[in-house]
Order: sequence, then structure tokens, then C-alpha cells
Amino acid sequence: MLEPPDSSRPEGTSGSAAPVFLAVALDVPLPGLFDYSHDAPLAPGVRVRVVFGRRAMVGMVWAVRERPEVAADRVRPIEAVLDDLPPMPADWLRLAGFAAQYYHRPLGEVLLPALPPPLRRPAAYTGSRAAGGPVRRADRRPGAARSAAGEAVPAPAMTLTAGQRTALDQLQALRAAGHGVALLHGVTGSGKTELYLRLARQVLDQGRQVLILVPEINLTPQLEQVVRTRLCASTGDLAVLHSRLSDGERLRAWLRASRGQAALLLGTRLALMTPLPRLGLIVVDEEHDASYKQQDGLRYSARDLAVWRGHDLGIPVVLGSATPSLESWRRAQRGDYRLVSLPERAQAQPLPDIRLVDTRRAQLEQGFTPQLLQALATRLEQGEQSLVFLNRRGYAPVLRCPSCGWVSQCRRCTAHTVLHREGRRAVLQCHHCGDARPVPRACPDCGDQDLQPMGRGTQRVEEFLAERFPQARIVRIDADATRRKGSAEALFAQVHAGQADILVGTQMVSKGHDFARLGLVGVLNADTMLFAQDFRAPERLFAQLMQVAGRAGRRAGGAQVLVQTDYPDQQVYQALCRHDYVRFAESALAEREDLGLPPFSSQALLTAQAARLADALDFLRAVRAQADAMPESAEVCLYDAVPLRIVRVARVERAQLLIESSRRGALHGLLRALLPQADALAAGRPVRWGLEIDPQEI
DNA sequence: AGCACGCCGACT
DNA sequence: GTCGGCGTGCTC
Repeated sequence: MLEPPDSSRPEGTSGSAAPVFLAVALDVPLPGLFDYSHDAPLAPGVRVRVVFGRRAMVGMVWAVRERPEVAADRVRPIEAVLDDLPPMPADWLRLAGFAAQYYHRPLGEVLLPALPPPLRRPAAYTGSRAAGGPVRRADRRPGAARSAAGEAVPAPAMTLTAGQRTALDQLQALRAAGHGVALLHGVTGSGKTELYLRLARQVLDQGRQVLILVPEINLTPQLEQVVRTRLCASTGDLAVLHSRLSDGERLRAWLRASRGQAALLLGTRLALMTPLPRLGLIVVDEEHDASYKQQDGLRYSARDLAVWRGHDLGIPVVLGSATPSLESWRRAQRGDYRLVSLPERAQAQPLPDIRLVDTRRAQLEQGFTPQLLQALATRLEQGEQSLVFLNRRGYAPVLRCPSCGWVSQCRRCTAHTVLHREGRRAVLQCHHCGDARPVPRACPDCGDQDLQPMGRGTQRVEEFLAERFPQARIVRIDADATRRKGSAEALFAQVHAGQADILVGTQMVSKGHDFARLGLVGVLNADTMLFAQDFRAPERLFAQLMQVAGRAGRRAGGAQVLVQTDYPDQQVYQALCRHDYVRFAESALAEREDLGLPPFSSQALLTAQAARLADALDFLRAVRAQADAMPESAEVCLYDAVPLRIVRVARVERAQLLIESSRRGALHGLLRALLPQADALAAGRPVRWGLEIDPQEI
């Protein structure tokens, strides 16, 4: 098993000169641990510098071995013990051990990437410089403190509504019980943050630490500000961790948290793996958010690991969302989680009025219905802000030749290239590999010079609105407009300060920022999400639209949301209009149960990549044949190996094999037996392969 | 994953 | 004659 061995073993046996053997975890994609010799035992969780192959690496001691598992002449000595840090604590090692086992990856791929980069570089000795007292300004992002300029944060503690009071009582009961998971369900504006803060305050007052996870850094400025003013003035220091920090900032924040100097840690998924010696509460905000799942390297879910960590430590975990994941919702229904509902908006603001605009018989102007254009005009006259939401960046999704039907295509991917047009510069860009090419003057096939942009993205919508409403100040917020560091904050600040009338944005605007002056949200192209082939598409669409609707109407006066669709009768849209998550979740769960899909089954996805699709498919078929012959596959369903919808990305062709079981244990049992054989099958083939547990997209 | 070794094409 | 392409093999 992967339980770390007893760390209370004394270090060093006095007088003994016999070398000991240590099982060391290294960040290499090879199974298992590596044996090194040393003159004395070392505690699990100690970092060491070793030579592996021809290079120096930082490894972490996992266990002391009686004898090496490889021939003694292959065992090398440990080069240096990096004692700039105390050994990693036992609970942290347990968490990493569980993650390695659950995600079927070597320990070293979990343990070492969980450390700040300077602590895993063999050359840098960081201890002397980083040691010492708290580094006060270390993790304060420039501009973060005042970035929410103009935005009212509920600066002092507000009076709770009856609903919040009840919810807080329930959460306190959970805390009093010492442990357990609460699913805090409440619409945007219902005061979830207020409850996090109150609960956190109580935990901090007891001298315990609090970990708050948020989906993305976009989210932190406003929340960070609230947390700082409400919790950190008297109670201790705040540490903030996310991937945009420099190595040094990240190291200092991590050290303050792991030494217990920071009582509160606020961060994205990577913060989950921070050692916290007095951890007493974990909050996962927007628990349904896909960004809790890491999409490369170790594909872990920070939300799921947070639940495990809370359970392991016997401390409460609060998962909060307006649109919980169906996985969490079902656990709450079954009583595994305590469901705590906030039924209304705090401060008596009405919910936004969500309406569907039927586009089937509408006369569209650049994708806009007359109703939406009229609503924009009205808000403009009234001096209110509007948001046009469109989950497609660029100018137009494709460039097309009207005479021969040629469409712009990426050289390296089976995908169209997207026309981008900023000012007078235009380029065809692939959204999958990033390749960009100049726009041809004429059709490469037939020479026609009248190539047409088809469809529209945020840039074209911005251009159209500027023509249509010349008096309006329009701000576009998407990945292109915010590429430069700090530009996102500048744009958001502009909106908050009232220096924008119409906001055009992708999903980037739907997270974190609430716009006090926003009276109207218009949604274009929602249907494209409805027909994604993934079975989670309706769930994601519902969450996305609820979230974007929640940006508006935090003010009195009634905000309006107009969703343009060809399919107004769809369940997901109907539930949306009624703000009825519960009904939506129930019907979606019933459907999942009928089809045996998660959360009624567990899934794993085996992926293969090769220069030629046939090699990827052949490999997966061989793995499947192997699995079918194994007794462990008895309760497990293996689907056919299939090409991905976008077969080729950056000249690599991809296929996948879905593995599913109604019993999680059966699935993992098969994987444990199968994966070494998959390794063997891949040897000598021109394929690379990977495994994702609990895939979010299939 | 790195990082070597190892055997075949265009150049200082 | 070398520099360098990336195939394949190994790392305690």
C-alpha cells in the first residue's frame, strides 16, 4: 500500500557504519521508487539530491528499505540531504500517496510537482534566503489590493438574512461535529461568501488554519480583498497561491503557509497540496468549476482531493456553488454530504429575469435579434451597462470562398483556422495549436478574391456594436484582449468605474467579477454548447448561463437576461428561466442513471497519440484485447477505441478508449492490473499514451 | 521525461 | 571528410 511508513523511526543508528537503503521518489514517468544508499536512515518526506542517469535531480525519501530492490551495484549514494526544510509532514505524505494511487501515477510525479519550483531544483539551495520571519509583502500581487477599484466589497460584516442564519447554523453544526462535507447551494448573490467568512473566522479564532480554493486567479482579486479586510486584520496573515506568481513569490507564500505563519491560504487548485500544520477547514468555492481538474501532467481534481484531505484530517469541508456538479449533488442527495441551501438572494435583490429569444423565425442582424438590439438601446439610453456574452473569440470562426467552398484550415490540425482581426491586422489562427498564418488575398483553390468571414466571434461583435451604437463605449474582454499581464485587471477596472456601456466577452467575464452597474446580459450562440457531443454539455451550459446571468442584477431594479436560441423548448433552457437548478439536476441525474453514466458509474479514459491514427487505434485495441482476457475486467465495460473528434492536433493523431464500471473499485482493480501491460504493449510502438481518471470531457 | 548512443544526408 | 536528423534504450 501507499501509506507512508512510520516517520517516528529514529534518524541514524549511533555507531553503525553500515549503509542503509532509501526508496526515493523522483519526478520521472517511470513506475515505482528508486533505491539509493546513505550512511543513516532519513525520515520520509526529506528532500535529497541524487544522480539519476546522468543528471542531478531532487528526490523525496519515501521509505527506508531493508535491502535494495535492484542489484546492489546499481545503487548509488545520495549526493546530499537537503535539510533546508523539515521533513514533509505525515498527513501531506498520506495525501500524496492517495493521489498517486487513485490517479495511477508514480509517487514522484505527485510529490515533487507539489513543491514550489525552487524546492525541486537540484542547484538552488533556498533555505538560507527564505528562512526567517514572515515576508510580509511576498505574495501580494501588484495591483491586486486595489484592482477591484470602485467595486463595493460587503466591507463590514452584514446582518444575516433568516436563510443565511439557518445555513450558518447548519454549517456550524458540521464544524462542531468535527468533520464532514457540506454542499452549500445558493444562487449568485445569496451570500455564500459571507458564510465562508463567518465560518473561517470561527476556525481562525481557534488558532486553526483555513484553506480556501477558488477556480482561477481572475476570481481572487475581489475575494482576496474581502478576505484581507474581513479576516486578516486581527487574525493573522494571508497567503495567496496561484500559477501566475513568480517562483520566488510562490515559494515565500508556500513557506509561510506550511510553517503556520499564514493562518489563511487562498489559492487555485495547486494550493491544495500545500502543507498546513493546523488546518481546520477547507472551502472549495464554485466547486463545479472545470478548472479544479488539472488538464496536464497528473490529472487530479483539487476538489476531490480536498474532500479526501478533509476526511483524512477529520475537519469540515465546504463545497459551494450555485450550480453544483451532479457528482456532488448526488452525494448530497444520498446523505454523504450535508446539503445546505441558501434559497434566496441576500439584501432582497430580485433574481434576474431570464428570457429566451426564439431565433428560428427572427430577422437576425449580425447574429442579433431585434429584441436584443432594442434592449441594448434601452439600457444605453438609461445609462446602464450591458454584457454581450459569446463563447467564441476572434473575428470569425472560419474564412470561406463563396465560389468554390474552400475553407481556411490548419496545416497541422484537423480544424478550421479562425480569422482574427485587430485594427488593420488580420491573421488566420488555429485555436488548437496556436499556428498563425497570413490571410490569403485570394482563394488558394480557385483564385476568387472575395473570401468571406463566416459566423462571428467577439471581435466581429465588437465591431458591429460599435457601428450600430456609435455613441456607446464598448469594451471587449477575452483571452486576446487580456493577453498582456495586467491588462485584464485594467479592463475590469474600466468596467467597474463605469467607463464602459457595452461589455463583449467570453466565459472570461462570467467568473469572479460582479458588475454593479450591469442591467442586461445578452447571450449569443448558446446552442453550440448544447450540441457538444459530451454528455456533460447540458450541465456545463446550465452552469455557464447561470453564472453569466449572475453577473447582472446585484442591484435593485431588476436585471434582464436574454438568451438567443433555436431550441427554446430544451429542458436546460426552461429550467434556466425558472432559476430551477434542483429540477434541472433531478432530470439530468435521472437521465444519467438510465444511461449508466457518472455519477452512477466511474470512468477512466485511456488516450493514445501517434503520427498516424492507425498506430494509436491499434495500440488501444491491443490494450482492450488484453483487458478482455483478464479476470479483473469482469465488472468493467471497455468501449471501442475511437478517434478524437479533432483527430489531429499539431501533427499528432489521437484516439481514446473509454473504460467504465458501476463499481469504482472494479475499475481501479482492472487498471492496476492492466496498466503495466499497457506499458509493455506500448514498448516498440510509435505511440505515446496516457490515462485520465474521472475524465471531465469524453 | 531527459539524455545518451547510433547510423544516414547536406555543408563549414 | 564533419554537423546533425531523430529512432531506441536506459535511468535506482
